[in-house]
Amino acid sequence: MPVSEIMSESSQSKDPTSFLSRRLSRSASPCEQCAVRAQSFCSVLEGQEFARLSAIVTGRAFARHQTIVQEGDRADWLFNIVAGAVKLYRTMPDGRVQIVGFLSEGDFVGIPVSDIYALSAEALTPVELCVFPRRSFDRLLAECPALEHRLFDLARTEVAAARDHMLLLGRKSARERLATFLLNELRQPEAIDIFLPMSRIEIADYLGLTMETVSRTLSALTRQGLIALTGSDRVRLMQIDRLRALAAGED
Amino acid sequence: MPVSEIMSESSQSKDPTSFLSRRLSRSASPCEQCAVRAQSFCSVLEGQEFARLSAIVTGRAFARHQTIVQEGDRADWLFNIVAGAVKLYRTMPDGRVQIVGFLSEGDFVGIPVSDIYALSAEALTPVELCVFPRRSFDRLLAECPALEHRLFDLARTEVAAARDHMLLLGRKSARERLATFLLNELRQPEAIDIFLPMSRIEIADYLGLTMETVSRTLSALTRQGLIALTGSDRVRLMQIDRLRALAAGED
DNA sequence: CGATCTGTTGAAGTGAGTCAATAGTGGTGG
DNA sequence: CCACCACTATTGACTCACTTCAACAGATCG
Repeated sequence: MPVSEIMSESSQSKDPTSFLSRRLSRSASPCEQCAVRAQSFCSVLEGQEFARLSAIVTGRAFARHQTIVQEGDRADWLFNIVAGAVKLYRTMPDGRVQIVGFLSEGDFVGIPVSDIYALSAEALTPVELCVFPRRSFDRLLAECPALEHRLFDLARTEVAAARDHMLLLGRKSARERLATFLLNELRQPEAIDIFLPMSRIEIADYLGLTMETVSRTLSALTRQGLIALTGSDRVRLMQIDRLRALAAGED
Repeated sequence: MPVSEIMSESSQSKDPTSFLSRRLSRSASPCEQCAVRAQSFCSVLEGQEFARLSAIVTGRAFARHQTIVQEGDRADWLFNIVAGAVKLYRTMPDGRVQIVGFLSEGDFVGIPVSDIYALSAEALTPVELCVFPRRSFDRLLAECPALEHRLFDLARTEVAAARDHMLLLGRKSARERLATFLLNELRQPEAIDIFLPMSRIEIADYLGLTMETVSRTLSALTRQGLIALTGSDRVRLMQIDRLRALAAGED
């Protein structure tokens, strides 16, 4: 079954309970032994409020390339990523795509703006999600300042990240975009190895480039010894300082 | 006195009480008769809390081209725009600029992310601001869920706007960028006339283009009858539907 | 009424895009 | 286990939208 069919099927079903996503069996209090709780928004909740969140959550799994939500659909569900990686993107009628972010374990999808999703979300890898019904979540949010405080914090961080990305898209060269991207993908500050769960096209759609330019630029950076490609989805940063300078536009 | 000098002076003084900004004399309760209160975040406050906000606010005026805050400075002040227009921007070491937003009456500057401003702000026109000391404001915020709720709302709206702008910067042509920009500058949905308080360079720095491309593209849109330039800072949208199609990429 | 800034227009250059061929890569079934 | 297939990534040749460099025109203001 080609991906396009999966996607069109998914676009028809507005509900994440669709046959495409697998409901995960969980205990009555699934949140208590959650592996990503510590790094997720839900860690601000305790006691009663935590119990309320646990009560409305459902676990759900998506396969690689499955659409989780589609822009334009009714925003009835909110998500938290338990495992895997997700892309968030906007599309244009002629097929142009702008990916606005990649998310992974512990990230919250859908600080809601309106009743309609402004973005699509798709699984880059097999993904496990916590799903919250919008209504119940909003009710909890209204009664729980600590939760709102935490989401406000997340929203501010997202605004800052979005503005950094605007600078990248508006003013950086392809080399600078790739350097910035690779440095951002470093999770631990000490690491030098990166795993890229996304394809070249997805990197291109994130950086406002084409697949070919991404590939050529990575090859050039390799030739110049700044990085090493240790597999098509693995990169080692060989000269972090020069990459930092490049990313900042000092080169 | 050239602009560059004003800016470098301003960058030395981290405090908006600097000689460059004029302190506005105000009554003991300046907020009560505020013209922009209805459209500002402060409208959510009442009674006691409103009084507390009034107590910490100071009025301040900036001339055209004055720097209000500079990225990298300590984020000790928050602002609300009472009159005039402001640009928010990020810069690169070699002088490249990306404007991330234009703000006007009623807009709040500085949903704070860290202790350091991530952006610079400069007056496009003569500007009057409410200035709040960060500490006092944060204290009020911590004790007033309604305020936080409102700012959360603003932050969410900003995230959505930022993502729209990423699509523009990453994937739209110069024509599409200008069409999108002009439609966004329409304040009332029924209007067709736009006043642009910013220069061609500033439009370019917002849209990720050069001044020349902005000028040429506006000329082309005029030649094609989509807009009319009724002064270098005034535009009339002659064919809104075609502009909308263009902005959406359906053309 | 010149000086200065901002905006427009023209000509030439270029970084990234497009189109196309080739080379890896991973999954599947014989 | 390998051979094939389908897909993804790389590389090359060429094109083009936007930039750069430069001249000119209009506005604004002492």
